[in-house]
Amino acid sequence: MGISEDLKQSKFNTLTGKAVVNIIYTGNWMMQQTHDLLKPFGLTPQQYNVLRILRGQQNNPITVLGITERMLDKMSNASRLVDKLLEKKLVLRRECPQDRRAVDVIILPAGLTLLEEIDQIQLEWEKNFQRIDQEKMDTLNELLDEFRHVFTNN
Amino acid sequence: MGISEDLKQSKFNTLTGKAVVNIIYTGNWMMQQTHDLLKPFGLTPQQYNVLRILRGQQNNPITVLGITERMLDKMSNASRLVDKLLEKKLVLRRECPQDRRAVDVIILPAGLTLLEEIDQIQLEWEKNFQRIDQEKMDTLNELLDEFRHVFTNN
DNA sequence: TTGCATTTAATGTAATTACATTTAATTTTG
DNA sequence: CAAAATTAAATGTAATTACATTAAATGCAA
Repeated sequence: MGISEDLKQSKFNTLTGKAVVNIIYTGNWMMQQTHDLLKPFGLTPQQYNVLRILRGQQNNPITVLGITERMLDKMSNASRLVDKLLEKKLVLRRECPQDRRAVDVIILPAGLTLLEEIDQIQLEWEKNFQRIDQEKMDTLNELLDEFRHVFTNN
Repeated sequence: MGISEDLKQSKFNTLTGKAVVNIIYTGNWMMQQTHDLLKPFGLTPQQYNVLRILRGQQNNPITVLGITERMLDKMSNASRLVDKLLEKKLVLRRECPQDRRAVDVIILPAGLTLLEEIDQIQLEWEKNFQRIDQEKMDTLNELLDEFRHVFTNN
């Protein structure tokens, strides 16, 4: 019996306690799925996340701090993640003209191409979830948001 | 603008894609909350999780493999987590009589006492969520389960 | 019963993360 | 303006994780 069966059982004192564990467990599970999906492309989920943030900027440079603010996992070190992406020649790094402390990072065409490749696989994988109807999907998103918004600024 | 604002915006191609990111993000966020909560007690979330699994066994010993199966994060090394708990004298480790390959782990009274201390703080912290009504809590749990069950055995 | 495959836990190691510190640039303040 | 405080990024390091391998015990099949 694994955690999922544990989750089903009423060994939780409160529904909240169960939800807390369920959110962590499902988050880890999802991360693992993403990890497996990215493995053939030589990217970790954190590196992938940074690449997507850069793409989201639509050619506007973003600083390392900007990346940190948008990362799913604040604890990863954006500076070193960018190093890894540089090694792979997926991004460009240059001094920010407005503020010489800051460093602008821009995604390179090679990075965009790689993301497009991954998009294909990602969309294919997402089909696994198509039997969950859109209304439920929406509800889930709202509930997760509500959970975080219990504390300010999340 | 952080990820939460990003999540609110419609920069996602699909609701599913948004939900995937939301689940990972909220899972990380929740893990961070737990991390902060446990810090004063000198436990990592993974160590805490193992302790709770041991308590859940109600004095029946459980093997390292049994712990692994129940862990929220499969990637952590149960063997080394148990080492850490041993160092802190919160658990006992002994050869399993039925199978000499296996190692039984049992929580010590000191471990139970520590968990009880943490329970107090945990319950206090969970009050933050009390304004989310129980029905929503239930729905969230069901939706997360449904998400995972799209793949078998999760 | 011997040999082979499997299971269980531990361990070696490279990479990553957590956390503190450093360096350099900018902003604020007296 | 000069000094102090703050900010941005990089770096050092200890701990942890990821992944492969090892060692020992068990089960199974010939």
